[in-house]
Amino acid sequence: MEYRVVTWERVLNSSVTIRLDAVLVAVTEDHPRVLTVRPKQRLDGIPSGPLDVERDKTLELGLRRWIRQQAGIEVGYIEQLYTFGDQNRGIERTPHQERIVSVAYLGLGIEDSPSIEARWRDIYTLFPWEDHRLHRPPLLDDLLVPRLFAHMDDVTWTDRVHIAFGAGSMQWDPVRVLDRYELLYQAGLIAEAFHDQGRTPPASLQTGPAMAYDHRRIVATAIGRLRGKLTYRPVIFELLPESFTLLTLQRTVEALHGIRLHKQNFRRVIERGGLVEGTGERTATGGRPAELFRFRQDVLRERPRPGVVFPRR
Amino acid sequence: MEYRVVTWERVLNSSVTIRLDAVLVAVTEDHPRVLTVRPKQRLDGIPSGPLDVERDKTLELGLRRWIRQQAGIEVGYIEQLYTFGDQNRGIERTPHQERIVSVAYLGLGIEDSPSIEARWRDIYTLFPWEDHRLHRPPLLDDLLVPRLFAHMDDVTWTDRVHIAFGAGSMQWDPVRVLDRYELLYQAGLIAEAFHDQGRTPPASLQTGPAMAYDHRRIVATAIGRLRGKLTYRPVIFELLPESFTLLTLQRTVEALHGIRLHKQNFRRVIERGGLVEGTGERTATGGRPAELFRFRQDVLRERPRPGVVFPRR
DNA sequence: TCTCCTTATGCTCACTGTGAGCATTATACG
DNA sequence: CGTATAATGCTCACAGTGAGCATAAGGAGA
Repeated sequence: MEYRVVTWERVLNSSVTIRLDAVLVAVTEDHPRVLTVRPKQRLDGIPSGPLDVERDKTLELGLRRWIRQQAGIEVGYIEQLYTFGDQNRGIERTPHQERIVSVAYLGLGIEDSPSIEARWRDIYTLFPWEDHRLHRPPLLDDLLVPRLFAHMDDVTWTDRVHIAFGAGSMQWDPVRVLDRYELLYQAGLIAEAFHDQGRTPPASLQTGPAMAYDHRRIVATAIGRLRGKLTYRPVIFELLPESFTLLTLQRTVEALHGIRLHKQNFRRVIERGGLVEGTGERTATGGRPAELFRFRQDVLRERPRPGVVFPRR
Repeated sequence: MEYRVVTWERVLNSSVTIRLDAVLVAVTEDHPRVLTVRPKQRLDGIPSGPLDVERDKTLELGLRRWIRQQAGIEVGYIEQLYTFGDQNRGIERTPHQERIVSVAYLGLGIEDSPSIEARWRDIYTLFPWEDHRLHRPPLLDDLLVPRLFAHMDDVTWTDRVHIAFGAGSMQWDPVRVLDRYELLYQAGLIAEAFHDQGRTPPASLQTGPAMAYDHRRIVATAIGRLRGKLTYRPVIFELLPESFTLLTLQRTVEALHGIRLHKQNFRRVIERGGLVEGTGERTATGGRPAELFRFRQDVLRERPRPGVVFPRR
């Protein structure tokens, strides 16, 4: 840390501290995971640290530095997610501290053993209402949706709940992760909503453990963005090894979207879409051996928006 | 401006100045426009100013404040676009000035007479290679693409040019506005590329006038984002009056995408998609009177991603 | 009033993509 | 040699889409 002698310092009131936050996602054995760190006995958070104005030439380089320092891993794919700059974001500041603006990034990779302070956490532990692979979580209609409706009787609110949670005639839309988190937060059904008011959340909440600051909101933003992006960019392959079976590919997509897909149709779309090419090799597991595939780079030269399926229902 | 007495100031080297940039888009008589301001005799830029840490509760409110101050208008729809934080962004700073991080936003509205310092500029004057409504601009294949190829003979580079500019077997993809701008910039075909090196751009460049700083890059980002978003969110209606004919709607979409659409099919998609509802009224212009339509809010409750068409070719 | 011009609207047809299933084929394991 | 477990092939119905042809309804002028 650097100190400097100043006598009259002109205090620009546009001066803030930039923080860089990283939502790192991996999928291991059908479990989507996010990397968390726990500095100083606090709640789990995502890797995060201030921009080093002198050394970090770009925000992304600064972010990679923090990820290296806090989790001891290197990430390949990184994209900018969103910049959070609201004054009130559940970040307690001492009076003379600068205002904080956080630039959040989404990173994708294969799970790697991180340093001791970091760990991979299951995304659906943090968002139990998001996993619809087996079935729509009973939690939703038994507890959350009724409580959401009870929270407010306004038409706009009711509409928003319907749309976000696929209630009534609306379909469940995997992409609306942030909408759902926000509504639950506003209805006081998320632990952070209590923390932010200095209160203790009741044990009856079944909406997953709190994360530090607004990190769970940032993760929600990331998951929503990722689910959307899968449909028009071949980012899924950032989460897979060099070669993989089509079932592995499918399970990875399903894990992220939180829904099940029709196997044969999935294969058809992937193969006919030219997203993959066979390696000739095949696996020897469970039943009939499966062919191993690899991502086909050429697809980028053929189709404008290559991605994996997004079923309507 | 505020001054404060300090003796030993701990200089956090994560302290930056946040700037808020606004790309405001409107479509008037089939011309997509962006609002520019020209402070202090410099080049045209977009509305922009520092975050007021004390007063601006959120970044968006700060942005609206600057738009009001610099252009004298109020904007309805605003969404965050991207945060630009690279150290080298063509923003000259005096040695003791803080590093600048710009959070850019995209705003949509109907053209309104702005204050005297501001004016609406045609987007295709700034990006002459982007308007394919009449035909693919000859500029592209006569001048730009050959020069791009001449600039570097690397496979990766050639591929990028093909993909971005729809050369060879690739289709023109309206969304890749930023890719194209970046490639042209890197190949030294954009006036800003010269300015950033302290040189004067040759008059032979036909790639539109320079804007201040990296504002043209930010506008490019905005146009690309907007073109993409049109396909899955009904944002087009932010650019239209309460009621409109289907042809006006189509022309507005075409103006933004920079391509022509098949009229009957466009109508079919819009109407059958439930995006609009007739008002019963009809216009009396040119030929047969057209029915006036309005945006149908209910579509949000019916379809997960309602947007206007995006033709493959 | 009739004709031409212009834009709105209707409708058809071929083809592609997608949702759902049924059927068949390889291997591993008892 | 069965049986369980996956992988693969294939079909069918139907919804969307790209392209056009055809018709309708006003205004402007001859």
